[in-house]
Amino acid sequence: MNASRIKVMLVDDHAVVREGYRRLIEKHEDMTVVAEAADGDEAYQEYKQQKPDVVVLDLSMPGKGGIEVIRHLRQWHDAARILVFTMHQNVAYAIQAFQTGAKGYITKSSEPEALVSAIRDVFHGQRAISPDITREIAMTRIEDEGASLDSLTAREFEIFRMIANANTVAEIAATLNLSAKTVSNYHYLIKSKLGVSSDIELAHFATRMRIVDPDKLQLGD
Amino acid sequence: MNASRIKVMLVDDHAVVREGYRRLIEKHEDMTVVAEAADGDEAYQEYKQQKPDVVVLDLSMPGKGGIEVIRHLRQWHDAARILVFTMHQNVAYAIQAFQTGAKGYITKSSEPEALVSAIRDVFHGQRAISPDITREIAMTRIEDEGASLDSLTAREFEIFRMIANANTVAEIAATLNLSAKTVSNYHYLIKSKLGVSSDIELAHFATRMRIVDPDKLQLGD
DNA sequence: AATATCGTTGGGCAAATTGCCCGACGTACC
DNA sequence: GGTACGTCGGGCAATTTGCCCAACGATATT
Repeated sequence: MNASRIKVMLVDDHAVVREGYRRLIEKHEDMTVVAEAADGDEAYQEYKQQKPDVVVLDLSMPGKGGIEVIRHLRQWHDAARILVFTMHQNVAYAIQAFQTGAKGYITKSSEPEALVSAIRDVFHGQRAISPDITREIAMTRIEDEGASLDSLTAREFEIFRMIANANTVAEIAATLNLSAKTVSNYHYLIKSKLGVSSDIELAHFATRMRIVDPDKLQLGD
Repeated sequence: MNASRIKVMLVDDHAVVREGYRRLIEKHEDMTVVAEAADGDEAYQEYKQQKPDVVVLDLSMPGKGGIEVIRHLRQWHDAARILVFTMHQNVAYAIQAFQTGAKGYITKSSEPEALVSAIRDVFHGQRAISPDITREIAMTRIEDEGASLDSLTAREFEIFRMIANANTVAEIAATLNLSAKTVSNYHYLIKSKLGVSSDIELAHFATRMRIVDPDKLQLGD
């Protein structure tokens, strides 16, 4: 059964920390650490050589950095399974990470075993999210912005999605068998309901709500 | 050897920040700060008087953008060596900056010493680029969507950025002291140049190029 | 020095879209 | 049977868009 161990790569800028994770992971016989990297470039190199099954990545620097690593890795191999393991309990980071293509997001304040099972989950193609993050996401969704999204009816939402994906009024009218005027009226109605005053804002909102096709928002894939 | 110290001018709208850089720079005996400026006009005045060897310029400034400042300075003295030092880890800004005539582009997340050696590089006529964006530049360049971004002039880019961040035509006209009609014409021109036909597509494009303020795209804080 | 090119700025004007009003129809709920 | 709500679209003024042109200055070319 050693032949099918999950191959893990660790990316963290502190060698000591990596050593700790390595210990933890290697205590489990269904996984093994095949590579380590201290930064994005190194991670990239190692990834190409070792082709790990799961990448455990620290988002050490505030702002960008870790996110770029995700993008970079997935650019080279878009099926890369990346598990973010970070101290940031910030929803925004989590959302960013997922949007960029991470498959999991676990905070360092979780139990050590949470990392282990998240690695298994991600390896099996499932998403893994820390409970503290899911709760936050749900909260943010329910209050404020998500609420205005819920105020859209099905029809409105449908049209909203098409508009947000850059379909023209004529196209929408054609596919939905509606008059252009109706679509136009919906367009206006949707903007009012969502509290935006321009198409640009509409697009930003849709991006936040992840209603826009991912391929419209990413360079590679 | 003091006679041949590199004369540096700092342009940043935050006095505290300038003070920090000044300290850093003056710790090195081969360089000295001979002038400071808080905005474009001031920078222009000071430059004429002090003729610094290297201008360290922050891109994000109130009113006119840093790009305009680069253009303005180089218009007066085209050998001006300008080093952009900014928090934007953004390819588009970098490309624009270089196109407009900057000699270096360093992000603020770099090591402090990176600024110092970039100043030396630029002084010696070499280019200086933060490693965190060289990779992205190469990518976006080759991805050749960036190419259409290159086709925008400084002014166009500036207006593009404002439009993409949901500023209204009236707001833009006001901040840039232009007629609404001019901004409107730019809006149209930009869309043609970028090959998009609606504001929604424009917003998506801007999002891809990471020209949109991150806070417009994230849920949490 | 004369000339061509390019970027910036804006006017003009027809065509399209928006903002906001309204009415009609169907369904569902009470 | 009444009220509410979602769907569908007309009307119309006000605004914006699409695309044209013109002037001016700075750059590049010859």
